[in-house]
Amino acid sequence: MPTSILKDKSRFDLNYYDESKTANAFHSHFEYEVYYFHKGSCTYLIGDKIYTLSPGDVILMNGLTLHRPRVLNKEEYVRSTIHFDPEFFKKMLSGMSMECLLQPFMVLNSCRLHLNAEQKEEFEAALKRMDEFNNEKTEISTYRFQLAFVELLTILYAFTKEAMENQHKAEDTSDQADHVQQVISFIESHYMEDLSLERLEQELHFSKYYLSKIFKKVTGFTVFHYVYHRRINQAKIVFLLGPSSRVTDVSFNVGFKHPAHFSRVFKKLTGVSPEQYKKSIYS
DNA sequence: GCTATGGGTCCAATTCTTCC
DNA sequence: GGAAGAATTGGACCCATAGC
Repeated sequence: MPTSILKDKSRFDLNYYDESKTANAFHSHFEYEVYYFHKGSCTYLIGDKIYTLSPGDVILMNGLTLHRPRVLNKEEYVRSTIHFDPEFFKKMLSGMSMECLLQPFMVLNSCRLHLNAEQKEEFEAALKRMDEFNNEKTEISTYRFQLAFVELLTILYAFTKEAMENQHKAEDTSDQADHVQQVISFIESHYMEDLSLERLEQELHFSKYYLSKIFKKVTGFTVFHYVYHRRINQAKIVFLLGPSSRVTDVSFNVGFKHPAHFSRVFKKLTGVSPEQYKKSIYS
């Protein structure tokens, strides 16, 4: 039974042992995220990385990086997620001289950790303890919930030192995933330019038919759906950081040739027009 | 690798917003 | 209220995708 109780929406959110099927949507947010994969079958895309998850995998994310799980409907999918405001915890941890606990999120940005049996047991116990405090609705339990999270960050800090040394062992090595990885890396560097399947074919030396098919197979997205999500996500970041940014300028800067097309895609993916989105941020 | 087709591209028209 | 510029929508054509 999943629980999702916010102690303070702007600071902290635990969603423990969630078995519900996800919408598989690409998204980003200002919070940092800890994602723990309990069981099932899932491929996770973060920025230009693709991870085929195994039970006991942890993903640490700077939420601004575009990310999404890819889950097949018939497959089991159980995970726990924690979203937290980095600024709030930076202040809190600096008071205890423990700011370094946020380093894995800043240094590694977005990464996957394979936990061994012992680490898995320790991590799951810490998660469970957080959930127990989360379910008690008292003032004291709120404090213990936050302290349990600090303990979890401490465990992750210890795990990531080893993970950084062994990072190269954790990469997905199947041929198709590797080829899609190359496509995504290329898109990450060139999404603001004029892209076509033919250009990808020339740059990466794969048939456009092959690229189109394996991309859909591995990511669940067509190549251009991915490009649009990447561009719109970038546009949202630009709007958030620059209140005076003009829709037309942003549309050209993120790679759209026509503001009209940008406007249409933006509305399709976010539900509101770029102008409405800007207003919603600063109203 | 080919091909039918649905969706993307892009120009033109319309609507909205801001400034005077 | 009118003008100018920005944003959005309409629609024809073209290309990327998915099925073979």
